[in-house]
Amino acid sequence: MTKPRSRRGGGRPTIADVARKAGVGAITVSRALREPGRVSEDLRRQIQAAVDELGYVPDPNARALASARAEVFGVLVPSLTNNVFAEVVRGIYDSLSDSPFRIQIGNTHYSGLEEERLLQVFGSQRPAALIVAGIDQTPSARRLLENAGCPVVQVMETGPDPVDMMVGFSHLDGGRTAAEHLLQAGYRKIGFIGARMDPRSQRRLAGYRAAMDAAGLFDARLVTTTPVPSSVTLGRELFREALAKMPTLDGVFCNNDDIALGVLFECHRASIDVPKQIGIVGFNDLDMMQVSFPSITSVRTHRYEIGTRAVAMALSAIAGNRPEQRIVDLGFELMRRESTGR
Amino acid sequence: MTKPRSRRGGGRPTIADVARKAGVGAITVSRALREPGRVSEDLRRQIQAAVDELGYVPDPNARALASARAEVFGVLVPSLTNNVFAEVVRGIYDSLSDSPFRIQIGNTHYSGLEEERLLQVFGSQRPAALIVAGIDQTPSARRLLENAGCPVVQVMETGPDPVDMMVGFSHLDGGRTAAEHLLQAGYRKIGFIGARMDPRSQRRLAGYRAAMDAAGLFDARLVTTTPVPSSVTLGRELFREALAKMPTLDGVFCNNDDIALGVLFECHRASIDVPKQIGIVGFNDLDMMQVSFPSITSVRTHRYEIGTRAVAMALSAIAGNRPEQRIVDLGFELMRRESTGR
DNA sequence: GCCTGAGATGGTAGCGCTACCATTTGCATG
DNA sequence: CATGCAAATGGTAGCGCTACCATCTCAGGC
Repeated sequence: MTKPRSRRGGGRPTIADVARKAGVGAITVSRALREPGRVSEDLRRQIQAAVDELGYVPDPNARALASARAEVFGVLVPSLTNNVFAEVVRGIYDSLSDSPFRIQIGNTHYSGLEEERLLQVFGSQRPAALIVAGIDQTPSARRLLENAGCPVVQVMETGPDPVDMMVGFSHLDGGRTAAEHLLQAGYRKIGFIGARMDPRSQRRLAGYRAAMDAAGLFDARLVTTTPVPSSVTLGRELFREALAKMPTLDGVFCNNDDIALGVLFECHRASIDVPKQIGIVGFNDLDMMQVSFPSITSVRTHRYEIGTRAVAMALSAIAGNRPEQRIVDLGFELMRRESTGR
Repeated sequence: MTKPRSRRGGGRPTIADVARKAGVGAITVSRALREPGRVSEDLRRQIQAAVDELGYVPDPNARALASARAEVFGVLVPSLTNNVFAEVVRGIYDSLSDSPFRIQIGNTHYSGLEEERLLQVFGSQRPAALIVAGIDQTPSARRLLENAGCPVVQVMETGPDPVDMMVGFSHLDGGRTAAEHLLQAGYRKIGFIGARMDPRSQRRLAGYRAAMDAAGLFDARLVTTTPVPSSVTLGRELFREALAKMPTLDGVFCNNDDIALGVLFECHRASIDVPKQIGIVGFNDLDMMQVSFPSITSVRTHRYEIGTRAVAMALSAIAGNRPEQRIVDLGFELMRRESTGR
């Protein structure tokens, strides 16, 4: 009566059950599972047999409580449906699928406040690592990251002042490269069309502007943006708006590929010849860019690799290795296609 | 010396610190946080003040261990990048953002084995609820779901035999509706083009076949499928393959919208008139379908609502209410557009 | 004034695991 | 042959929280 056998636990086998069955101490079971090298092969086999027979699965909550460290990667992204972040997340998942680490994703909805709240929630679990999109955290979010007590990787962008580590590329350079390409292809009245306009889009715009300024061709009326979330439909609308403002437009650099596709469709509909009358450049290089008719020039970004690389860096830091590079620039690649082949 | 103050904890305030500061028992703090109604307003205020001052955040791991229940929703989807599942997941996130529940997503990669493994991992945490995509679990996965000891919602599809609850629609009816629409529009040599061909795609194919059989127009050479993951590029390739097999093809029902878009692009490229020479129907009705030129007829599915509804049902079950309906069919809607307007 | 019961609060005893510190053993060293 | 040391194993004491079961207070009924 003194031992009301598993009062709350629901009857699942515990480490003590395994230990009893294997005839060893509970600690040894724990060790056999976590650091097999430190347990003799004999016992290891015995313990494995007991684990298999009982169907024992360690309780991650108890483990986290006892070791003051959860085997969880916290991942913060601004959107779940944006293909760009989905690819990063996929890279993270694939890199972690054989590890004991679980993943917890937070959706910040592009909001600094929401990011702070999620960081608070994530932090309370003492995660093994944090991966966050972007480099423009609020001061308070930044403090939370600094005090998280675990490796932190900022992804998607590079910048001068990492919290801990960074993997990404320069959106400013990407934007400039896109605009310079249009310039070189002979376009002159080159517009910028952008939706959502998060900090990364802002920097692409800045890159576009730098190229246009250098060519002495910048005009504020060339820029058409909106904070509204991006979509193909919106691309079409923004393009019509841009054309209305500036009918002599002969090229557009789009914030992203959805917008670019919307522009292309509107050109079809309005019988505007691409690339003769209008040149189009997208950003990210989604699969469809190479198949569309005409195919669309785009700045290819390495989203999946950003995810895998971020995990590799975090894992290495968890293992106690200081990274050779704290800032990893994965770059981008301009994919020249029919849409700018004047 | 007997009490080495927070040896492992990392110095974060605990419930005991809050209790001390507020001059109450630890239990009362716990209650004030979880069931405010059961604590007098006076104490509640005092406790809140102590919580704020100390910056106390409850440890979810300790909570889960003590209560044998983690405030976690486990979500299992076959793909993270497929927009369809991303939308479902977004619905889940949005519905849960103001709740104490965290979300843990597992990516099964369309693999039953992987699904079993993840169910094992998720189950070990004693989640508050499980949401899984599809109804074709392996027997072993099904057993894990039945013994999970929490509400389970199968999403995306409806079927006769839920583990617990279901939210979705009939893919068979969706496929049949699409094919019947093409038939009614006057197309005769209607092909089916499908990538990935997961169980849901199989059922759409079955629906297509039922309609074609009923019209006496089915021919095995009309069907072109591949297990390869879907993409716009692949849509183009499969369409060329289909045309090569059956040059007199005058319509296609595509497995999904990416494939449909690939078909459309190839038609542009090969100067095949849509809808005159070829009618196209997609599935899911992504945003771009209504903007493309010509716009593409598609079967609209309510993905976001599937997510929100699944959460609502799970939450209600957690609260102890038996659901009125265990199986919720959210249906679909055929969006007639230019691509079938012969 | 006593009893009853509901509401508010607290103490104790774990939840299942691991950090920390023994203890034991075997074997090379002097 | 004592000594030292590493490798293997185990015991104890929590980790921070909540379930369970008191205890206490106070209103209302007799």
